[in-house]
Amino acid sequence: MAAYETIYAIVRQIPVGKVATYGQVADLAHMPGRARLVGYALFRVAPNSDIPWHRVINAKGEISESPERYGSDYLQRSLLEAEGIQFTPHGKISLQDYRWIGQALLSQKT
DNA sequence: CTAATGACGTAGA
DNA sequence: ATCTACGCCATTA
Repeated sequence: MAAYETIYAIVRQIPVGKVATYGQVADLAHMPGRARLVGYALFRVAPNSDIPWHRVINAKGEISESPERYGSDYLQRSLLEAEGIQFTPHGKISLQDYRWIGQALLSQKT
């Protein structure tokens, strides 16, 4: 039980071929500014879960890396490419093209 | 109860 | 464009 459940719910709503930033998920999860909690939540969820954690990236449009992930960042990139997401030569993702627009944000969108 | 942790975000230089 | 520093606060031991 935890606010993390909300985060998981948001991540599960990310459609294939799209990506969301931690801040994006945090905002949709009613936790603006708690991007760290989102990232930490995904760390706990682990790739064994049915949650598309690989569709969540940082605000820079890149995949976060951490020595504790044992190279799971490589796996994440592989999964994203499998969904048709392109990576720039710099190893980044075109956020403005693949950024998932949450339904709550659709109303806010100009 | 306290202490430590953490896949981030933003601002300033 | 890159780098540093601080804040954010739920979860776990």
